[in-house]
Amino acid sequence: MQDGGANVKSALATNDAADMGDGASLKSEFVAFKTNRIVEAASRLFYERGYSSCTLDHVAAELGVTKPFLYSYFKNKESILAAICELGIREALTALEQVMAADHASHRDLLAQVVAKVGRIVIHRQEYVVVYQREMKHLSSADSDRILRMRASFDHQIGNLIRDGVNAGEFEADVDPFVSVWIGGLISWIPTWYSRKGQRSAEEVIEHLVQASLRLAGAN
Amino acid sequence: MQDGGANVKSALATNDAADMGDGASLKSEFVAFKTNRIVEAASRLFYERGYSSCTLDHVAAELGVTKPFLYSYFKNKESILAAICELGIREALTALEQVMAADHASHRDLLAQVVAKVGRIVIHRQEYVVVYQREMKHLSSADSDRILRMRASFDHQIGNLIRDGVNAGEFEADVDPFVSVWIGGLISWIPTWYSRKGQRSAEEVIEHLVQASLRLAGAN
DNA sequence: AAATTGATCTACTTCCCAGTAGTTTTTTAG
DNA sequence: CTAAAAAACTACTGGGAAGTAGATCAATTT
Repeated sequence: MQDGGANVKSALATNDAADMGDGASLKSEFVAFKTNRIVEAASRLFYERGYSSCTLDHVAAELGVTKPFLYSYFKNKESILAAICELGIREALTALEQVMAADHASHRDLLAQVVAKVGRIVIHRQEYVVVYQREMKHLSSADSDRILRMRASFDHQIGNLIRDGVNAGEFEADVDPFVSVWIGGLISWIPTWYSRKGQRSAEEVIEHLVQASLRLAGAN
Repeated sequence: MQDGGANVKSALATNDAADMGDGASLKSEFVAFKTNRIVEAASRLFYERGYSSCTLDHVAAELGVTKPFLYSYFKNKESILAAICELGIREALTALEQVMAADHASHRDLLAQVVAKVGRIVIHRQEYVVVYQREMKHLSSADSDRILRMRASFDHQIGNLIRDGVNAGEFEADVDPFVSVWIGGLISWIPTWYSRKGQRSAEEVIEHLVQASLRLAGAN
């Protein structure tokens, strides 16, 4: 971890004023920081090479450490994958719930905001989302159940949002709550074609995504 | 290949009237048949376990044969993957071109037909499509280039179709040809959530897909 | 400064799997 | 029915990767 020390310092710099001489919390922050770095590197490499073809030696090399280092922060390879999958979906779910809880002018507006916010996360966490979609089947059933429940909650809430909008007369009456599946599809599809180096900016894509979602919901 | 013999007979039964004593063509049909069976079994297993985690011994066992059997029909593991990827995309591309070549009442109608036809293929060949999406990165660059070219042609033709429809005034003027990407997304997303055992029938899903695509194109 | 503790590394073991060499079985032809 | 050819199999090699045991190094304490 050649530059790891420097990064640790800067990453923790914002917090050290709050440090009350209790070494335990500082230490757990160090652990969290390293855990994070492992997840980041692993998600990039799992994304590029696929989970099964990516070795832990690759991940370790990417971080400038060795394999046993990883094993002192994760039980095994699968638990790194679980961390990646969970992080992506948890962030999206949190965003959804934040938007849902806040005030909103209309169901149409609510849908637009949710889709835009989740879309931004999906673009930002591209690698996480793709790895999640591709590699879920390699999770243990405990991890897989937990993560699937989060995903189901997400879909369910979008479905409710559509239904409420239809009932409120804001979306076309012939729209099935099933369109939530299609909207989920639009969102999930982004990371497979969007490239940070491509012609379209992230915000441009989000704009199109929101338009497309509103069209699907019959809210134009 | 316990039941292989029986299947060979029935599969070729429709053809043997056309057999003109030339053993060579019969033999090549046998080869094609076995090649097909390998691709089918492999696509199912690659779909369930992932390409890298699925061994050729698994594939062989599924067919009731041994690994060297596979190597007399395919050069290596990667070429089986290439066959799977190519089959799915080629079928979709052929369907697209058929519909495009035929008469059609309107661009709206043409779009509906293309989407329905390709959607049916995607549902029918679920495993192929998912394996293609997930495992493309494991192809050699020769295979990958060839298949990407087919895919690009597909997207390009859908884009043209949208543009023509907009120019003809059948789709809303503010629709960007970019929606072809979203429509492609809807189609590609199906196999990740559609289940043959689920509540929705394939034709029901196709119906929804066509509706959604027309909405995206602003053709309602 | 010496000793203790904790973090990380070196150097394995063990298993698995793609691909192959050479043998056996089955089919075809004479 | 026998010999040649084709098809499929048995049994292996070689390399690679997950996970581990024990050594080394650095920090902290006394």
